[in-house]
Amino acid sequence: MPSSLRDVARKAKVSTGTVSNVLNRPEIVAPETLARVRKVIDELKFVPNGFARHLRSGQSRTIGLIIPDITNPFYTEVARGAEDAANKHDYAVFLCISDTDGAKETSYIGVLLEQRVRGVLIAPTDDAHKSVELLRSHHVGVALLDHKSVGSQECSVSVDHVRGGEIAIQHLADLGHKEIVWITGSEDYRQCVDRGIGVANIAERAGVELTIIPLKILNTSTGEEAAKKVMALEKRPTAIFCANDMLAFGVMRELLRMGIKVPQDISLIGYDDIYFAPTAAVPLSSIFQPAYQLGFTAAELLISECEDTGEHQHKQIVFDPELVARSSTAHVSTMRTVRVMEDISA
Amino acid sequence: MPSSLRDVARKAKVSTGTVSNVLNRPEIVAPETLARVRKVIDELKFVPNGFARHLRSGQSRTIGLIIPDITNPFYTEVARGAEDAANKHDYAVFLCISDTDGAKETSYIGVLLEQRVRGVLIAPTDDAHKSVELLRSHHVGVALLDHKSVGSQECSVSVDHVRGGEIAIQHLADLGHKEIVWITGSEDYRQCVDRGIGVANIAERAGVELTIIPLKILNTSTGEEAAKKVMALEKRPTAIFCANDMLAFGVMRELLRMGIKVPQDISLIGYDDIYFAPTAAVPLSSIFQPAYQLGFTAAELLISECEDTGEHQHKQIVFDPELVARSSTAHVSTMRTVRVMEDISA
DNA sequence: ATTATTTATTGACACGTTTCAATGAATACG
DNA sequence: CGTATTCATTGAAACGTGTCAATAAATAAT
Repeated sequence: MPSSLRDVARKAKVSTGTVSNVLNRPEIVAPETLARVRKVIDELKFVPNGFARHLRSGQSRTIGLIIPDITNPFYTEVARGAEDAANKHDYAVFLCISDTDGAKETSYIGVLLEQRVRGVLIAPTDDAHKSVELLRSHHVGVALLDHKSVGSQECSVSVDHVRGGEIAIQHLADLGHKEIVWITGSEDYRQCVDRGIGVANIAERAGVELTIIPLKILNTSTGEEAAKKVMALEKRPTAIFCANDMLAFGVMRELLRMGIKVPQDISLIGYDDIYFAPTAAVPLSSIFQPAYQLGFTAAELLISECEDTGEHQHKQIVFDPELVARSSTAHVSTMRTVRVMEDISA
Repeated sequence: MPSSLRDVARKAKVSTGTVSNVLNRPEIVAPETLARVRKVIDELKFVPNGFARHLRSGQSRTIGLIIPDITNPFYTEVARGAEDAANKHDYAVFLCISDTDGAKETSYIGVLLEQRVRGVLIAPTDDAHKSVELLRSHHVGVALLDHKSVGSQECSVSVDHVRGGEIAIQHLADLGHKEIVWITGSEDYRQCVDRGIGVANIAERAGVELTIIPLKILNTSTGEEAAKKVMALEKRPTAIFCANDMLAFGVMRELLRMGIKVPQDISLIGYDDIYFAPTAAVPLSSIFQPAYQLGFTAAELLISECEDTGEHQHKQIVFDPELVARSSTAHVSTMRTVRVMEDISA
């Protein structure tokens, strides 16, 4: 139904080659011809067909963005950064939400391969290696999001998760906490495992007694469940570190519901420093990650890889996490010694 | 570089037509041939080229999603719903963030037209009519998000904004508030204008004295600015109604910073009932809109329009908003009569 | 055994572009 | 004036698929 380049050529009484030149190399077309063809293009509301164009050139101007959960503001920021960078370079972005599901991730990769995306920006859920391998074997550009590449076979932009884990526990240790619960993701989550290493490092050095609660999925609902588990422990901890802020929000919500005060009864620190952390019921201490930068930089690297015809140097960029201390963490000396379960009404 | 259907045909010693049949109508291919071709497809890691496929058929399996701001959890939910529905029907989604910028919106539409998307899901920023017209003139399916279509020339899924405005003010009026500030978007925002109509309806009927503060952009930053304006008014209102929750979050943050207590000094109600509303410093009263449903339903309608060869009935679906009363709104009788500006330290 | 019917496969063409060697027209040079 | 040289334009081929009329082979009906 839409008019084609041939229609334009016919009406402007030129060849298709000339119309193509008007679109792609206007400087080599004679001024009068240029004007005439452009007029016809407007009249016919001609928009070149991207399929045909890229079919011929063998290259598209699209990239895929695979993230586990758009509902988490951390990934929202990442997506925004990636989209901005792509837009800047005239790339269109396919949004793929993997739902932390390996199978869905693989299925999305299939879709993206069919669409012949130039590259894929991926925050892998479980087995990063498999997805990257799959994409690589099809000669599609890859950049890892929030996941450091091991073999330097691809670009990656991440945050030093080990360091982040260390910072968080160090902060709690500095506040005098010796019994800490670490609520984290399963072993498949590279990020969580890394943070766990940092956690263990400092915990050992500072003589902290650590209890680990692993979860399959990290969101507010699972956070609420985890909070119940924490309160059911024999020995109640004085602080909780959550692998992300969504989790921490869930934990906080459930604790408050149970009448446990933060930080008077228990200190709580999250991870990501999402947009809503400062506005929480109790302003949430957290570990800041530059989410927007992460997405933006990764997209820039990916596009540079895609466009660079020569040798592209795979870069591994690692940002530093930062502690953002707010009201949800406090020194043990300020804790209530008598635990009043009756003041739920408050 | 990737292998083509022709490569497969050659290696499997069949014609290209047969390979095509294996892909699209396997039931008409002889079992042995089917197996042989499929084996070769696996060996060659053949993935059909979407461009060529759709160039031939003249139809893609992609849709565009244009939203003003992915950072706002309301739109995040909408996006998630839309993506789920698209995924269910094997459609890929182009993510376009218009940044509440009409020019950017138009530019994105150009990109989508080039990509020959089958349809576009759009939450228009200013002039819905222009964008819809542009898309319609190119015979692309359109469904309006959170925006009721006037001429029933297209599908739309929205929420009754007039009703939402009414509900909010009615709630405040029921709590005895007579001096209310309504912080809203500019006249370009259809949604805000509609809510404003509802606001005015009830305000007049209930004898409420209304002050309107219009803003260009609605987010937490502009909310903070607005809060300052409110406090600079000659007569301090007893309640504030914000056109969305992000705005309300900003207002709340600034009020608390200034030592104004919510709801003891001033009641506050938002709109959208985003995920974080209940977890806010003061759990935020809000008007719930079914964001996920909005996105999901709109995508379903759009795809049905795209696939239906015959007569497609354009539907205008209107959801009902719901009041969610939390702690940020309270009866005037519970307000502090003495306004203590000194207790900022608290 | 011949004809009709079903089943499986073929191969050329079309989709809408870009590219590029070839052509023709116009201008510059000796 | 004849020959290079530049400038604009042409038209056909190619990109990788889907479609469809045509063909070949196998089976059923007479």
